[in-house]
Amino acid sequence: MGSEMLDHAVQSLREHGVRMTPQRQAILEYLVTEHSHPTADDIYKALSGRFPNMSVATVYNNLRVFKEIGLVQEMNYGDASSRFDFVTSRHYHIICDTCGKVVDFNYPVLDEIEAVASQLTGFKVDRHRLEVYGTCPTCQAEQTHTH
Amino acid sequence: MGSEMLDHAVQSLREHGVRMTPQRQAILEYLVTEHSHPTADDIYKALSGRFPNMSVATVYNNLRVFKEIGLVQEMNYGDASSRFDFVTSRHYHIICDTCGKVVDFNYPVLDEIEAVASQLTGFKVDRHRLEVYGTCPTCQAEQTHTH
DNA sequence: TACACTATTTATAAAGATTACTATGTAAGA
DNA sequence: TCTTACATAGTAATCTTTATAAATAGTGTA
Repeated sequence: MGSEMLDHAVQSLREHGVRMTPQRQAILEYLVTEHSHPTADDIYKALSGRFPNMSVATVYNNLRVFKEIGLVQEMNYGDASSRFDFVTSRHYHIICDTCGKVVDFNYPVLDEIEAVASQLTGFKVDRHRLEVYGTCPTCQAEQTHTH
Repeated sequence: MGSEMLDHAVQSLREHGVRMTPQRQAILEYLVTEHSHPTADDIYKALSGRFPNMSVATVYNNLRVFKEIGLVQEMNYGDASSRFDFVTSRHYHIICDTCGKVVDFNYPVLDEIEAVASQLTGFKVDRHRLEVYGTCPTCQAEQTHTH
């Protein structure tokens, strides 16, 4: 369940000498609980009820810390602001061009392309990133209605 | 050669009712000629000699037009500003985490993953985007020297 | 528990990229 | 040439993200 991932994340943070604060805990919880690939502003707004005085900078600071430890992945889908995703298992994303919805889908990791890229370019490969773009079922339906 | 691609691009623009202006032509030429994945500012600076009065907005406007027609692809590699790539053949990019260099490499198009993603999510798939990250040969050498 | 040290938060300013807006200019067809 | 709609220049505004400094609060230790 979610709290297990959360505990593991907190432990990972402690091992890196990162202090636990209520704000940090809340941001982490939000990322683990929500699977909505939120922007920094999404998180800020979602937690502003519990932390009325929280600064946007705190959200960014923590997201950076999480990223450095590898708990969180930053993504940029061409729209203005970055989106952040709690790293669980290996999955890829498919993004709706019309409404911007992001959906996970599982697919065997593309190890081969990393090997090929390394051979062709001489790079030492660390990771890759793959995103698929299209139209989600909801937007397809709407486009059909209004033909 | 390059002028062939350029002609084709110009024709494609005309078919879409887009007028050819000297600035537009120059931006297009720059994108076709340079294979450096420039930012909007790169283009602006490169052309400021020929067009001392050109506005940054003109660069952005044209890049948007080119994108809408499908001549150009916008990419965001996590750093501040977007990079723009003239669409030629199917290739992918490998990016150096250390110096930010972008290198093309060819690889068979990943059609299968689009099909799988479509099946699993119900999306109508349009395209995908894949990037590999690592360390380029130059930066590897430097890291070895300073060990 | 109290203390000390330092990371963290807050608040705000600043930077940087991109977009919006309006008057002026210009491409392209009649 | 004339006309019209589109494009450009110039600038302001917006938006995201980072930097800064003072206040606050975790965490280990006595």
